[in-house]
Order: sequence, then structure tokens, then C-alpha cells
Amino acid sequence: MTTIEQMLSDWMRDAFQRTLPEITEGWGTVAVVVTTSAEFGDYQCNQSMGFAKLLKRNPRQIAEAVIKHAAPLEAMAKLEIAGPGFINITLNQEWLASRVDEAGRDLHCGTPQIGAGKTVILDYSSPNVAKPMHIGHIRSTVIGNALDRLHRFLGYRVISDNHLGDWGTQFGIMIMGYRHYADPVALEAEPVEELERVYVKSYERSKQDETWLSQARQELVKLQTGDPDNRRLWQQFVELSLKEFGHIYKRLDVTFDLVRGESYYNDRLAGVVQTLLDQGLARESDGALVAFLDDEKLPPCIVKKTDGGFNYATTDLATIQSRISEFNPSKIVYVTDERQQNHFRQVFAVARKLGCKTHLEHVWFGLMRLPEGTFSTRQGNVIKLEKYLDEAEARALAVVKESSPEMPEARQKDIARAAGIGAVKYTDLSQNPQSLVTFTWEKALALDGNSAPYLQYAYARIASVQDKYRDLYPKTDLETYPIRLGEPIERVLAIMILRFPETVLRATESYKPSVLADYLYELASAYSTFYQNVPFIKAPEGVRESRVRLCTVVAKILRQGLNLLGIETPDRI
RNA sequence: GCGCCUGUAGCCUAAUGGACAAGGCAUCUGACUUCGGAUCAGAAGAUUACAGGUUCGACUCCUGUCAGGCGCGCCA
Repeated sequence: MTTIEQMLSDWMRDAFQRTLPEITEGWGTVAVVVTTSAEFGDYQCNQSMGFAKLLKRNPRQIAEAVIKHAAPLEAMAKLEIAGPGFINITLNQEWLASRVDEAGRDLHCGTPQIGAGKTVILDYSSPNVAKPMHIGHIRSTVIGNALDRLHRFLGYRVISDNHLGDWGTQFGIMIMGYRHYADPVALEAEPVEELERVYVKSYERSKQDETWLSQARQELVKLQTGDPDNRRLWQQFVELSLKEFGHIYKRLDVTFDLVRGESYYNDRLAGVVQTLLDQGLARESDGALVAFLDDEKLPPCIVKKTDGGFNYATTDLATIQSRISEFNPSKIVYVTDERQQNHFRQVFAVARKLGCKTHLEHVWFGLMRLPEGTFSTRQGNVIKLEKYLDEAEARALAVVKESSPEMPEARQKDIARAAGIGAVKYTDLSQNPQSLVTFTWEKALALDGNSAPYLQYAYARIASVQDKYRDLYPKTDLETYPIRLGEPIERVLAIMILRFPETVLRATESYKPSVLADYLYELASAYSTFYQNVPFIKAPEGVRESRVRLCTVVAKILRQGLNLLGIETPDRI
């Protein structure tokens, strides 16, 4: 299966090549794109202007010649030239209807399986052990998970890996804090909260108390050299943290294929540094071992500290090495906040010097802030993720109770959960990840307008149309009626349906789930117009069945699309 | 100081170098004795931070300025 955009682009390129044989290169730029406005048809090609410049010819004449040379195409209803030389394509009505029919039957709604046979590793979420997840973790988790689902949908073999921060120097401080300050009762009730509390307390003390600090360092060394007591403590921190993270991942419907913390790669660190030394890629500088990079703009990358310890760059290099040898991926994708851009540029540069051929991609997103400034533990304005999700569900529940007071409470809660969590996810997925985000409750948990509940609502209404139809016509086989696109809005819907595959591809290739979210909103919006203005159950036979079938395909796309974003689609809302 | 990123109606956000800059919130008008009103139809709201440049064509690319964010060898 190929997308319409792809098919039309190939066809158009062929027409251009026959028209302008004197041009020998640059054919890759010939492409057909969705029109900017419906008045220009369905798809457009802007290439005439580009070649006109090159050949010093009139772009409209080129466009006319191209149309003459174009091979006949079943899908085509109309080819027109407009403005300075745009070639506008209008698709054939019957052909559209048959493609909608096909998309409705296809397992992937017509999306090509471009990932078949390829492996991709997705590294996202990655919270630190012994610290509760806060609102800053939501973006990596939600965006990473959407990319995860998108890749799987395209046929990739995906290995999602939660690369926990479980091996830093903070564990010396942590162990000291735990031994001296931990409250067994609090530890029982809210383990990770308590771990964070004792960590902060121990950290504060280490800043004033030299003895404390050096004891912490010793505890760290003991841990890293395998001291059984410290090892057991550390193990406990990890387990407690994982248990609590697990609750959140369950609420967010996020699962990982691997949960390997930094500690997993500990044994490989020395080897990585040795390789760098052997290959002359790292050398001693101010007592540390440093890899210098060719790019002037990148600072050198420290791979071994003066105290002999390794740092996160070393770990990431070892991780890459390990992942490649174990999984042989075609790419590795990291989803983190913007602050790590330099770090990954460094690591990728060193990895390539070491001969890494795997495509390495850092997908970064803007930090979340408050209107009054940054989140910080010290100011105590950090919002815990658990609380954020609770608030989202509570707000949604209030709306459900208002609009469906007769509904059983358990049901109300289910819907509130789907809508609340959906809203939270949609907030992060519907905008360009790289923009700066200023957090407000009102914005993050909006339930109207361009939001998850709007899409869920559209879906639920379709589900109810289908139910109603089955009640009224239990014996009719819908499939025996053809899809017909009579009303303009039906045609709009058909075109929207057929754009799903190319949208999924673009969202994945640009690592922007927002591209898909945008599309789904437009689709739901078109559907709402259709729903509100065109009768279907009440339409005459034939038209009625065609419209119900169209609804079914829209429902399928909405469901699939929202699923790719990790957003539930309840049948009632 | 250097580097990376961001600047689009009152607010929040769209727009693979293409046609008149697209939506949502808030505001104002309309639409339920008819398939679900968390909806729909419509109105109003913009010198795309500023100044240059490249281009047939710039929110988009280049240069400079201003404002904000983030980062700048031994924390991850």
C-alpha cells in the first residue's frame, strides 16, 4: 500500500520528466502536497515555478506542457493550472469512495508498513530512582510512548527501554540520609516521598558538613565495589521506586519492553574508556580523561573523572554499544528535555568516532515552567505527577456528573478517567514538543475546544449512531451498499480519511505526535459538521447505509489515531 | 562572553519556501417538539518581536538588533 501523496508525487514526477527531458537532476523535489484551501482542489504541485526559474521559461507554459504529458490516471477527476503555475489536482469521486472502502477494510487503515524488518530502540521516561515522578516527567513519557506506538504501527520492531537514573553519585548521599533520617512509618506509607525527603536532608547537610560528605563518598565507593549492605539498600531503593512508578505507568497505559537502569551498563564502562584510549580518541586533561570532538561548537566530552569514576557520557556510550550488539537496531531514539541537547551531540559524535553506524536521534522538548518561573524542589512548587493525574480525573468527573447525572457512579468514574488522562496526554501531544510550555491547570486540563474529550465525544457519537442503526435495521448487511459521496461534507470526510496514512508517516518521521493530533482534531471537526448538518439515520435507504458506513470508517480512524497517541476511546462519554 | 532554542489576535496554539496566515479559549449573534448541546452555524479580533537581505513567492531561509528560556569538562 502506498499513500495518495506518494502515488500522486510519483505520477507527477513522471509527467515532469517526460516534459522536461533536458533537466537531469533535482527530481527528488517534485512532490504533490495537500492544497492550502479546498477551492484549489485536493492536492497541488508547485514545481513548475522552480523549474521555470532554472530554465528561464514561463511557469504556466511548463505546467500546461506537464498536463499534456501526464499519463492518464484513474484517480484523477480534474487537473487545473492556477496562479503563477500551480497544478491543482481534484480526485475522482468514485475512486475516493472505493479508497475509503479499502481503508475501512485494511488492518492499518491503508498505512504502508515501512518499518517491517527494522528494529528501533526508544529510550524515554527515564525517571531517577528514589525521587517521585513530577510533572516534568510527563512529556518524555507521553511523547515517547506515542512515538513508540507510531513505530509499532508502521511495522517496526520496537524495543522501549526505561533507562532509569539508578547509578549516580547521589546514592552515597542517599545511603547516609536513609541510615540517619529515615522514618519507618513514613517509609511504609509513602516510600518514595520519604526517600526523597531523607535525600534532600542529607544533601543539605553534605553542603555544610565535610565529614558527612566524605562519609557519603565512602558509602558510594562501597556500593560501587559491591559491599553487600549498601548493595542491598540500593536494591531496596530501586524496588520501592519501580513499584511506585508502576502505578503511574499503569494509569498512563505505558509499558516498557526493558527497564534497564544505568547500573546495568556498569561493567562495560571501563572497556569503553579503554577502547577510546586505544584508538587515540581520548586523552588525559587536568587529571580527567577527555574525548575531544572535531566540532568546535561542542565542548570536549569527559569520559573518566579525576577521581577515577565514570560519568553519564560514559554510561551512554556503553549503553549504545550494548544495545547495538544485542539488538542491531536501525535507529536509537532518545526522548528528553532540551537541556540535554549538548550532551547527546557529544555522545553521538564520540559514538560515531567509535564506528557506530546506527542512526542516533535525540528528540527533545521544551521544559515546563510556571507563569511565575521554574519549578524547583527548593521553592516547593513542584507538582507531583500523581497529584496532577488525580486533579485531571477530578475535573473530568465534575463535568461527567454535570452532563450525565443519571449514569451509575462507577461508569462516571471510568469515563472521567479516560477523559481526564486523555486531556493530560493530549495537552502534551497536540503542540510542537519543542515550544516552551508554561503550565497552568486551566490550560493543561481543558476539556473543551481542541482537546482529547472533544475527540472522544465525536467518537462516542459515532458509536451511538452505529448502535441505533443496528437497533433499527438488525438484518441489513451494510457492506452490500456502496459508499457514495453526495454532500460536499461527505467528500471532505473521505479526503480526510485518506490522509490518515501520510499523516502517520509524517508524524513518525518528524518525531512529532502533534502532527497526528492536529489531523485527528480536523477529522473530528469535519465529522461534527457532518453529524450536525446531514441526516443519516433518517436519510433514504442507500444514502443512509452509505453514511453509516462512512461513519464506521471515521470511527475506525479516530479510534486507531487516538490509540496511537495513547488516548482511550470509550463508547459512551 | 560563547553556543543552542523560542518570539504568530487579549490568552493558548497551527501552518514539509507557495495562493487570502489556520484553529481553540475568552467576547458577541443564532440553532434543541427531529439521529447525543462536552455540539453546530456565524461575528469580531493579526504590520507573524524589530530592521535589512535572498527568492517569481518568506511566519518559514540568511545577517543584525531586542526580549525570554536553556546549556557552557569532572551532576545525571
